Amino acid sequence: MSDELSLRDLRLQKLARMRELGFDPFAVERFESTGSANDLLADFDAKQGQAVAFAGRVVSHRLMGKAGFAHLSDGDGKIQGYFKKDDLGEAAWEVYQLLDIGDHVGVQGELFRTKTGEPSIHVRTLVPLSKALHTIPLGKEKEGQQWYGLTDTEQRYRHRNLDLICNPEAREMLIRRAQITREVRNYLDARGYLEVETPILQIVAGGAAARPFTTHYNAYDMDVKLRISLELYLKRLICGDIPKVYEIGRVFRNEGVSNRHNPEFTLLEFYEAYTDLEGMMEVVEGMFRHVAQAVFGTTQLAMRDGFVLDFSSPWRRVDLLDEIERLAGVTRADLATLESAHKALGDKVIVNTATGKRIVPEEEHNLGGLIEKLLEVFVEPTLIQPTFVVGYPIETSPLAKKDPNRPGITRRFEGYILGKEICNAFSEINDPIDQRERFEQQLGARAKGDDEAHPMDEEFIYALECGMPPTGGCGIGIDRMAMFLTGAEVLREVIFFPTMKPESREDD
RNA sequence: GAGCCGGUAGCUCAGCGGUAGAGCAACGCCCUUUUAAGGCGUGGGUCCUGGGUUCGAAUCCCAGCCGGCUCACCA
Repeated sequence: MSDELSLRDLRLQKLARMRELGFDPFAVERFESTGSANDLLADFDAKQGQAVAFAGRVVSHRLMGKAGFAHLSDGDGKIQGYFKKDDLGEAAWEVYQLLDIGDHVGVQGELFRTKTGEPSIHVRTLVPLSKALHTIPLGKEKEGQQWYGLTDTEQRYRHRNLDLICNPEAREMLIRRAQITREVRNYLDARGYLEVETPILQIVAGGAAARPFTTHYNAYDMDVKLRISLELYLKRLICGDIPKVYEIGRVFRNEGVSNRHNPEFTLLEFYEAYTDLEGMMEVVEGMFRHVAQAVFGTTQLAMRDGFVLDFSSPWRRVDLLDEIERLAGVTRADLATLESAHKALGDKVIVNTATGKRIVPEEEHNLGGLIEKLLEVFVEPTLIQPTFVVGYPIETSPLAKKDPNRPGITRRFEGYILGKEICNAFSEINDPIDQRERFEQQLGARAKGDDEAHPMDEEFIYALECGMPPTGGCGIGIDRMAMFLTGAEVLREVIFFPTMKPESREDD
């Protein structure tokens, strides 16, 4: 028998004793507080003597003979209760003694200050509202400094409820993320975009270069895929003359996890008819400015080490091939064809000495991929303040309009913050003939073994053939957006339940 | 997928060849305004799993599982 089991048994015994005393925590359905802990504490001296009710979780418990204290937390704030045997009566006093850190209770009493001046509730009535059967690893704290607590990253992610109870930063992150998505919606709604929902189960999972998850639909006895993007269905709505649409939804990519990747993540995509990639840039700039201002009260966000992430002005705009020439020394002429590029780069591994990132030119078998690799290794690390990189190669952009003035280049940009991609946008292809050719090129790549190449989607082509206006579209990873704006170091801090392998449990 | 680091009490950690420790939490007693409450006492561990080396393994070796970091791939 493990120790945890005996601690749990002990708490079950306390629960049973509470029930014997006529206080069944789990029988209570409702308890109304006069206000939040912070409400009660505000302008406290004016309210001394006032009768109040308050419910919260027990986060400290100090028994001293025939009286005692406990701090009750509502998550946002906490207030101390003073419990005295004479005031509570025998049964409720025993209930107080049976309380553990982690239990929920409701109290009624008057506001007063203790001898040491702490605003407290002089409790007359105690109502247990839940019993915690496990130890809550809440550290003790003094003057804002915390001792112990839950710090093991694995446990924090596996038991996020404990993380939220024990670590105020985790709670802060959750709230900030919610505020960020709310303000994204507010911004787009105010601009006349319609929020929609499109299928997650799809026959053809397209709109991005990624491997999908596959599952089985019993009723039709067919395999279906989980979506990897929102793009194609949203554009079918544009084809239905819904001129401004967006969706914030979960997409799934069958790939590894890292500091900046999770196999399921939240994607925002928005599409607007009769505009182009420049129009999308303005929307993106405005969105970040609005969200930063609304959530953080400033468009100049202080990051660690005194760095300020600045959304107050238009984002820097650079051309992809210009930047590669400037930072990697590879010219546009070099990048005219795959052969000329290989000739220019040679067969040696090229290392960016500043970052340690490297390219193996001979491993890149198409020009677009090679160009994007050069971007990643030499350009990305320089894109710290918000920057739009314009002009992506056609091979890796099967849904973006061709640039009429630049063969091989599309009307596409990506936005970067802190050296990482944050959005991807373009003037959408609305020529069904062009779109079919692009898909066919992708099928060619797929035949050569590229299992992330885009599949053919006849339904989508059919919608284009019925007519789609010129359209600008953009995708933004909401998790990354939350990460950048909050200054979180890893994506899993803003994904509350990151994908993890199961932990084998012996006590099942 | 590769490399490096880690997994010891409920939590945070120490121990790194001689048979398991601390603080907090827990349990008992004392204490009717404390606040990292205090005092006295007590219990609690397949040292991630499975092999191996050794008289002896938490400790050394091998394999595996889970996690973290870096890299690869992608948003």
